[in-house]
Amino acid sequence: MPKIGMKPIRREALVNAAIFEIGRVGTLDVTVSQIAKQAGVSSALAHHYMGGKDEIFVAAMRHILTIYRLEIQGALALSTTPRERVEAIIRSSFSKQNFRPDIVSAWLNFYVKANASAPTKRLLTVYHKRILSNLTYSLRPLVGDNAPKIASGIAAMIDGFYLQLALKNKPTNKDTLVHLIIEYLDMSIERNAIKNDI
Amino acid sequence: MPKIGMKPIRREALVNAAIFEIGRVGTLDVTVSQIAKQAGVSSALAHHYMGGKDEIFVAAMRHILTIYRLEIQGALALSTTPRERVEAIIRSSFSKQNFRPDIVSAWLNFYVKANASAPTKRLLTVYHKRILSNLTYSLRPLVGDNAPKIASGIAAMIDGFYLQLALKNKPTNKDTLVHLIIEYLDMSIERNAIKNDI
Amino acid sequence: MPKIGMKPIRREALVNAAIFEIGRVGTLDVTVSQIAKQAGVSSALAHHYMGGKDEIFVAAMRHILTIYRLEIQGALALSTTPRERVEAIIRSSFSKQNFRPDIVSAWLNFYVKANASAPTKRLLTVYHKRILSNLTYSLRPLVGDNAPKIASGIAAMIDGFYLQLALKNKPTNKDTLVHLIIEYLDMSIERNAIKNDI
Amino acid sequence: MPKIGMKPIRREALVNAAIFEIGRVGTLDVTVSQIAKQAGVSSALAHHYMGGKDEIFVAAMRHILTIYRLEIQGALALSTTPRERVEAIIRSSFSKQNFRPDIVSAWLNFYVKANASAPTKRLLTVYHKRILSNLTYSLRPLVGDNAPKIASGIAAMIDGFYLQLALKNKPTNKDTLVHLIIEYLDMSIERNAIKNDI
DNA sequence: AATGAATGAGGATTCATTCAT
DNA sequence: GATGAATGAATCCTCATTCAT
Repeated sequence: MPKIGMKPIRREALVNAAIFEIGRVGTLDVTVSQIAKQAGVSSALAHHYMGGKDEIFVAAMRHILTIYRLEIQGALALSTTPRERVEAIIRSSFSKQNFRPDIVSAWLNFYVKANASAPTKRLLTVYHKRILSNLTYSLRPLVGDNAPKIASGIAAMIDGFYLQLALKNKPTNKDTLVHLIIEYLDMSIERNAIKNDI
Repeated sequence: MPKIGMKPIRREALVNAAIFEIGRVGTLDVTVSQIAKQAGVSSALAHHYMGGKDEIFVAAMRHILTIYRLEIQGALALSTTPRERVEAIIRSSFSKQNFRPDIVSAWLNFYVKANASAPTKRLLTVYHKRILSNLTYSLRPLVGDNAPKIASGIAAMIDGFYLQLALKNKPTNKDTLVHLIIEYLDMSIERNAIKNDI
Repeated sequence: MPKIGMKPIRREALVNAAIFEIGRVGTLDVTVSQIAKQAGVSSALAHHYMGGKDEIFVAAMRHILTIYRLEIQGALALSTTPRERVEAIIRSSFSKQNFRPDIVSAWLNFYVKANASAPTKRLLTVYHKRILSNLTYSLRPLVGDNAPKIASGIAAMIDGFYLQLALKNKPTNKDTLVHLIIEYLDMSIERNAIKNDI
Repeated sequence: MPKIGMKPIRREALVNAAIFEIGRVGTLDVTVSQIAKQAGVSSALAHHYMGGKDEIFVAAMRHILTIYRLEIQGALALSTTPRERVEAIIRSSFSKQNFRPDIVSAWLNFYVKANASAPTKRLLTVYHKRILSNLTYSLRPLVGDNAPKIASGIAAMIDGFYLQLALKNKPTNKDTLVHLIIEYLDMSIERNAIKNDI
């Protein structure tokens, strides 16, 4: 049984602390010291284990995306029909885990910052393509060749609601948002079905 | 001939420079010196006319919102039917002016930063409410009591596409996006119309 | 009748403004702009007429000393006996004019700053020597060879009270201070007279 | 052996450096960098340990006052009669420690600056009251109800001599000054004693 | 494994001063 | 005679990062 080093422990603590602090401040204007303190370690240690501020951010982004991915995968595993799969992706985006204010805040900050950070950009691009691909794949049996378009529309709605949430203080009802998107999905299926019939 | 004051000239130049620089860097991590240099003045002058970095940002945000508002107002003035009005708002959001990469980038950055800046938040909240109110008002004759919901969906799609655009380098075809949103609009009207019929 | 230029008018206004502002702030940390605004002119004009910030300060110091000197001269002119002359100097130091809070504040600031400003130092040294010389000259008939010592003591008391005044907010009763110094004078004369008798 | 913290060491060095630099320049127009360099550290470290420029100044003032207080306390401990106590206070004010040119310079600068700095003002007010209280208490057995007045006169003389010293380059003979003040004390006692006799 | 100590680099801001009009 | 316009030079302060222990 190999003795487990402190590295993974510290890294996890620091990543969580980073997300927490970004959520608290609402911005990426967070100092390494703040993050380290929140993680209960010295800033020197943060550098030691994470390499630097940018790496902390990338790790945090990666962490958020991983959570997201796992949650979607789990939901997909329980889905059988294409319709269920699409709904699973939508619902996962507003799951308890992904919907935490600090997660949303960090997410958006990284999203925007991606413009100026190559690694973050890569990460997000990969994630975005995967989501779109997942959506498109599941949508194709339902809407045929319109799948890419509608997948893009659903993704936009999800992102858009995230963005709006960052602006509001009052906790929004997730169900309302989910229903709205699913309505869009239903209408798209319906319209397409009709067209296909003809 | 009264000697014209430089203040408005400089302020405009600085605001434009700020937007340009934010777009160039992709982040609000822009120094006053960079903005000033881009505007062709010293950083001291930037402070003199703008008051400080935060004020520059707020002025830039205000500027963007004003452009937006004027463009929507202009488009609304040319619209007669409710349907046209809704479309006008959607199209305005992707007009040449509002769609400039640097504008979109600055916009998103401010959007996210609003979390940590009271004045920016106020500004955005006002703007957001106005758009929603406009949309809802025009939608009501078309979809009845579902107007708020659908307005919210349209707004989310607009914001979501903006967000996605920040991530892509390749120029996106605006028409595709506009069509997608209008399709959502059409489907919503259609479905609602059916319900009303019954 | 030569047309009088603006120079003396502006200079006087600026010097008064400088004293006022120093008194208001309590420190020499006053900007040229503040002084200029208080004088009702632009800061550029202040430089034009005064030459620079240091020159403004020197002129202000000179102004204060001139007021002081004139007041003492006037009081001395009305005095006939040595005793009266000494009292005149003491009283003049606490006259309405010299005792204005802003004057005292400016005075002390310059006094301390003299350490770092050659012109101010010269000015103060000259003034100080003159006061001491005046005091000593008038004291000699009263206390003989102890005149320099006692002159120095009286001067110290005057300066010391000024210093203390800068620290207090509540307006101090000048008479109390004057009496205290005159008491010192009286005792010195008395003691010396006795000694001389023997 | 616990690793000793650098904080107290650095703070002391910085406070001493501040006093030194103020004395050298003759003004509070000293940059943090100058002080830091004189202390042998970076300006960043100065901020780290002291908090900021104002805190440096307050700490320096506090340091000077502490030296002063301790010296007076020590001298008072060796005194038995009221007369000795008063003399002890006077002599302490001109002790080798308190009489260093840079100390005097810093002292005066703070004294004047107190007008514009609440913490400094508090500090000085407390100190001033203590000195006066000490003097008054010891004087009462000697001069009765005139104690407050005479205490105030002695304090003024001390402060006044300090002020004058800031203006002179040549080292002044402390003994002369001390004698002068003590003479004032003696005369006051004598006169009062006579009055009491009657 | 962990941290206190330390700093270089950089950024916002202020201000005396100059100049063209 | 007067000023708005403009800036270079400082200065305070912060922070990511390094290093010795």
